[in-house]
Parts: sequence; structure tokens; C-alpha cells
Amino acid sequence: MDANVVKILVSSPIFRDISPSQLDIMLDCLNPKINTYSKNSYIAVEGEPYTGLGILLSGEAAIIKESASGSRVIMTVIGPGDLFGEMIAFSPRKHWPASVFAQGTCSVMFLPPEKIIGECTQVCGGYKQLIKNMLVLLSTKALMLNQRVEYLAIRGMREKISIYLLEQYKINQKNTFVLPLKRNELADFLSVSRTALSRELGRMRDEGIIEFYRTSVKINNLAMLRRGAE
Amino acid sequence: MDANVVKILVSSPIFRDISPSQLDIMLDCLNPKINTYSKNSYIAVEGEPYTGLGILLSGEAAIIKESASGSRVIMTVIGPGDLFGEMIAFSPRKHWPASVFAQGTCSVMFLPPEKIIGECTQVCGGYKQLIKNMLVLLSTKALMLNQRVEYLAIRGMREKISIYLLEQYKINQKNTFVLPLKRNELADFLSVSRTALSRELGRMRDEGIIEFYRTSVKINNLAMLRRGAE
DNA sequence: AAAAATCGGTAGCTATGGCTACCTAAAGTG
DNA sequence: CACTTTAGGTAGCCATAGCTACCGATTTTT
Repeated sequence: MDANVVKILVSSPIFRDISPSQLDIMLDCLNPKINTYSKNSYIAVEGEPYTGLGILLSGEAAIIKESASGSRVIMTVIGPGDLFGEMIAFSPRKHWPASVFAQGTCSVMFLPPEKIIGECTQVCGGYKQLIKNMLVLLSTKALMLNQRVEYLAIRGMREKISIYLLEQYKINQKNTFVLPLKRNELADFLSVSRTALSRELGRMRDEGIIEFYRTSVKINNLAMLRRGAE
Repeated sequence: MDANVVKILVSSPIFRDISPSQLDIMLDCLNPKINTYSKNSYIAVEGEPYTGLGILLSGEAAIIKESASGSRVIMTVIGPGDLFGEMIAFSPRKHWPASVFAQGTCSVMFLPPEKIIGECTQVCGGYKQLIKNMLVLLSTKALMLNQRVEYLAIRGMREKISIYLLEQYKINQKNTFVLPLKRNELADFLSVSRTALSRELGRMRDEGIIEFYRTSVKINNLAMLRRGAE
């Protein structure tokens, strides 16, 4: 196994607290497959047969849901070491519930899910840790989705923006910060149209609550921003 | 341990494929606590300290999210044998991400989460199965939340209703069926106002797509319903 | 059985926000 | 360096859906 790949894997949450030597033994057991995908191609397509637990080794990919009408919602953007398809691995379902889209050239390792809960319990020492990691990962995933539901359930545009900005403010601990999402992506994330988002941001600027230029934002009136979040 | 409680537990997904005798040994190990809650009281309150993995032994409870503005969103309704708080059990978070509300008199068993991944690996035989069950449960939960995100991300009222009814149709395999939710609950689930929901249902009836009375629905024109879902 | 609470449909009013269109600035690309 | 593409702000139009109010029907409580 390529030393570079091992380096990514040991830093990946699924192999957390598993030593490179243990990992080496486990990989023999887990029987992984590595594929490469070019920019703007689909790594996995919603509705198609499940191809296993994915680990992104290099590149950047987006997990997206597309409604029948064609509108896309970005769930998350993942980078090297991140997983995808961990939800389906242990469920009865056998097809992708969302698409995975390569935003740059990507290389991906797939693990057959049966192997993780498989028979090699005695052989692999890191097995117990792997299971523990999976439990933590799935919990975290579920909680993230929960948070997403929270955002989507918010009705008002002003409210959505305010809550989002307050969260970013909390993360950065500064009045001025750079958003991790471009307007388009933010609009998708909050499930609103980009133009309406820009309009409301403009209004909030006119009211002296915030200043912004592209993805950088400055909070001028925290109290008013809080009021906007109700 | 009460025989009735054991009966509920062995039917609960968390103890699936664990025999009553194994269960008995495990319960000694897991150190559960049982509480009773009266109708319309809170079993757990969003934001308050986590009290452990909950198993509903009797009664009916609703998992609800309440936004700052006070609007409530029903996540699910659970019955005897169902779990709650399984997401937080293995995550770093230590407070409830949602509230659990007793819709009738409820009795609840709480398991300290440390115990599940705990040290008693060698002692308890059902331990491995328990872990497996937890993985399946968490996967299923995450997938359910995923589906919820799907619904919330849908913009149009007609689209939401159509997709919901088509799903119910698929479940029941009949043109006439009874919805599992009352209007209020359905409105909450789809995150729309009850009145707007009723109005749109009325329109769909006027267009000859459906008929309905209270929670019973009959699909008169499946093709048109499908078109409404885009 | 009467009273109270819940459930659900309808109507009118209005604000929110989606959509189209357009324009400028920035960033890639050959 | 010119050209294309992407990102983002602005404006006007208008349909969607939220809100209030009300009323009748049904269920629950006393």
C-alpha cells in the first residue's frame, strides 16, 4: 500500500487511534478498491447501487441531493480523509441516497461494508477500535443532519441569515470573518434563492447590522443581529 | 427485572437477536434506570444535560424540535420498544438536541451510554450483537433524517403534498388509505402552515386529483398526482 | 348530556421570497 | 493581454403561502 495513502488513512476519522502497522494488517482483511475520478464527474449517483463505504484520498467532492425538479442542495463538501456512504453501510438499503460529485480530480477508496462487521473479529486487533469509530462517526453524521433540519425548518429569510451569521460569529470569535460558503452555496445550504439572499443581506447592510464584501462579513450591530434571529 | 419489561426489551431493536437469558445478564451489566412520566410532560428538554440512551417501555412520546420563535416541528412519534437519544450516546455532545414529550403516560428506561461501549466485553455474550444493532439503528436514523431534509428542501406546497401522498400510496398499495398524521401534524412535518395545507388539499380535490375526509384519502388521478410531484 | 377543547375547512389580506433580467467585478483561460 | 466564465449585486413583477378570523363538526371532559 502506497505510503501516501496510509498517511491519509491514519488521519481519517474511521481509522482514528489505529496504528499504521495495525492498519496494514486490517487493509489486507478489508479488501479495499481504489478508483480515480476526473473533475466534475459523479463518484456516486443518487439511486444507483451502493458501491461501499467511501474514503476520499485526494481532491474535493460535494455530497448533493437533487430533487426531481432538478434543484440541487449541497449537503456537505468533503476533503481528503473524509468519508461518505457511511449511513448506508449498515442499513438494509442498497442504493445511494445522495450523489457524490467530484469538484476536482479525486481518488477514492471503497471498503465493502460486510467486511467491517465481518467475521475477522479475532484476527484484526484494530477491529474493536474501528467499530467504536464507526459509532462516533454515525452519531456525528446524524447530529449534523439534525442541525440541517433545524435550518431548513426556519421560515424567515432574515431569521435564517441571522442564525447562520451568529453561528459563524461564534466559531470565529471575531466581528469580522470569512464565510466558508460562496453566495450560491450559502443559498443552497439555507434552501433559498440566491437573489433573495443577496437582497436580504443588502437590507441588513442598509439597516447597519452588517457589512460585507463577497464572502467576508463584519458584524456592526450584534444586538440587532440577535433580534433578527428571534 | 419485571417480565413485562423484558418482553418489551427483547422486541426492541436495540436488543434484537439477543435472547432473554443473555439480556438478563447484560442488564446487570448495563445498570439501567427506569422512570415514569405523566401525560403532556417533558421526558427530555432540548439543551439540557443528556441523561442517557432512552428506551420507551410504555406510552407514546413525540420527538420535537422547537425553534427560538416557538414553532414546533415533530420529528417522529415513538411507541413502546422504540429508542431515543441514540445519536448523542456516542458523540462528544452532552445535551439533548431535541425534546422528548410524553403524549400519554410513559415509562422509560435509561442506559448510561459509557456502558454500551464499555469494558464488559468479555463478560457479556450479547455485547457484539448489541454493537451491531446500534450500528444499524444509527444508520437508519441518519437515513430518516436524510429523508426529512429531502422533504424540507422541497419548495412548493403542491410538490410536498404530492410526494408525501405518493409515498403513502406506495406504503399502502391502495388508492384509498388513512394518513398516519392529523392535519396539524402533517403541516408540522412538511413545515408549512395548516391553513395553507388545507387550501392546497382543497385545490387538489377541486382538480379531481384526490378526495379526502379528515385523515382518509383517496387518489382519483395518480398521473396528475405524479405530475404535481414533478 | 352539557360544556370544553380539538380538529379541520374556508376566505381575505398581505408579505415574503422566487424568478427573470441585467449589469459589474473578479477570476480563469488560451 | 484579450476573452470567457463565474460570482454577485440590484430591480421589478407576481405567485405562493403565511396569518387572522371564523365557523361547523367531532371528540373529550366533567
